[in-house]
Amino acid sequence: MFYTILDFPKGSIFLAKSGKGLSSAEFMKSRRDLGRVTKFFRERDIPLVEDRVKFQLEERLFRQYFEGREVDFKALSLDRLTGTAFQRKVWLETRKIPYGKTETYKSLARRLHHRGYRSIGQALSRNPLLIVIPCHRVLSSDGGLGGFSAGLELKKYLLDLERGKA
DNA sequence: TACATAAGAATAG
DNA sequence: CTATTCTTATGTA
Repeated sequence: MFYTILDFPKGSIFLAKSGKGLSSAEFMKSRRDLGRVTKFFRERDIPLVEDRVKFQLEERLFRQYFEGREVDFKALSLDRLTGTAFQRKVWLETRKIPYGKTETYKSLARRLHHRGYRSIGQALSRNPLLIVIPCHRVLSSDGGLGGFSAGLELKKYLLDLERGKA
């Protein structure tokens, strides 16, 4: 498993990938959070090797994204090693939300023929691929932001970015 | 409008 | 089984 760290205006983002594709993209307020995000791998005795070269494509996409340009992360291949069947369904659906558009927990639920609105949010909160799976584009049905595991400020920042307001 | 409460589905402990 | 969660709908003032 390889990893690298990207910096952006609000903090850093930890990327990990296997030979198959990207498996994790976690937000870090600072590099001191590295211990937290690597815990998952250490617990499973999965060796982590820093290797920037393997992330050329990702680096470019993220850089463009933070410049405020429209980026389609669907080009990336993913290797999801966490998540239940339900969570994967939610993430897949979330991934279809196009740049700059937003959905609500409710509309997602309807698309999945599902009424457990909170479960949707819960599944999103376990999203291991921040930004690549745009969980920040999912809002409350009253227009509010809803929650965000990496911090609401970040959610707001990402939304502003996509609205061309950052 | 604002706040409390119930209903609802899935998951972690 | 219980508690918790990135929700929503309803009731009450």
